[in-house]
Amino acid sequence: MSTPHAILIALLEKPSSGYDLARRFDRAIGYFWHATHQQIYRELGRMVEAGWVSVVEDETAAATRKKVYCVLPVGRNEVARWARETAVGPDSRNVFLLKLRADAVIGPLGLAEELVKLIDDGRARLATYRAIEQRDFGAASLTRGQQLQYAILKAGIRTQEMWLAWAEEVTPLLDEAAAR
Amino acid sequence: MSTPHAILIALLEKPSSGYDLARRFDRAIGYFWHATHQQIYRELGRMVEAGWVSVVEDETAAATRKKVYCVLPVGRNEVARWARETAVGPDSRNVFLLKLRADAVIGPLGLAEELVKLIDDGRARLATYRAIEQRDFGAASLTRGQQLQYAILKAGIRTQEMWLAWAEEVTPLLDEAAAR
DNA sequence: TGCCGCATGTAATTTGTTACATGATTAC
DNA sequence: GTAATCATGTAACAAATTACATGCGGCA
Repeated sequence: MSTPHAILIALLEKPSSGYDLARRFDRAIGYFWHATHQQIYRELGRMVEAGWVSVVEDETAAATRKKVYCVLPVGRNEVARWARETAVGPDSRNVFLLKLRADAVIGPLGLAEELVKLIDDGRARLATYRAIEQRDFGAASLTRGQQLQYAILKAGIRTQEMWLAWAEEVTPLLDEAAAR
Repeated sequence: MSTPHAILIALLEKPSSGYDLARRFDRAIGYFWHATHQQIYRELGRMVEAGWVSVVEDETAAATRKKVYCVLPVGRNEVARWARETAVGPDSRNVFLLKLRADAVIGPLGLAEELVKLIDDGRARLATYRAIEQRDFGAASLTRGQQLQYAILKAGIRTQEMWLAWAEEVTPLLDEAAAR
């Protein structure tokens, strides 16, 4: 659902061709957001249609068919609008990291509120996990199956703890007052 | 791509109706694997067709239309086969957690090798992140944008560190010798 | 000249999502 | 009786994945 915005943000960071975008999504960007070249070309077409980005056929390298895409003000506003709407769903954290990138290029976008919400959700989930831990895995000896189930739960607990610590560290960066 | 297997595993843990599965995926399971009731009913239909699961129309509660699904040996073998094939892609870790659940119900499935591979990948990625950290964020003072980009990188670093520590802790549980 | 990397796309299939639809039982 | 929950599905649409397809330029 956020793929077009991921592309817009990548273009804001650096205007590129579809091919270059695909490579960037294969490298650094791909570590936390994924997009194939087919998705990229499709979305670029749509976004040109929608007037979010402009195309410039590159002539410098003569006779190459290279097209460089650049975000127009309308697209930029769309990114800002999207960043302000609160994400829900399983990968809302990855979406939030994407928004942070947008904030880094065209910020500040007022993401503090969403982060607070994510922190609250994370705390609640951690509490749930801890309750399950006490209820199901308090016994002295566990079977192999139980140990594995406990390991899965621990992955969840550690993820929450790590993420909460990170989020609390990031909070001051997004504070309205500090963002001046 | 792993949704049908996620459903199979949930059914191995406890035979259920489509409705019950949907609820389980909304609760505990949903914390790390997501599926809607439409997906569930679609996949259940396909898996009955494929002979992976059987349906029993529940008669106890008389005149309810409740159908209880149960994994057949063929489906069980399919889970084992799938668990042994190595996952690639962005959410291969969530897939691995899913496989751990399978191992907990019908194990041991020999997942040690895949975990080793995931650990190697994780270490390599962490090294990449650390290199970027040194190259781009070593400076004494960073702009707001740079601080945000650094925060994104840190989220990646912490995730890898947390996950590697967890994975090394889980390794002995999957060790072939210990799995007897 | 034959292969690799650049650069762009289309087509077919499979998944996932959203909306719609129905009927039975239970609790108030 | 009426609202909520149980229980099942279908239909339409959007998105992602996989495979196919083309053509240029450089270099060995």
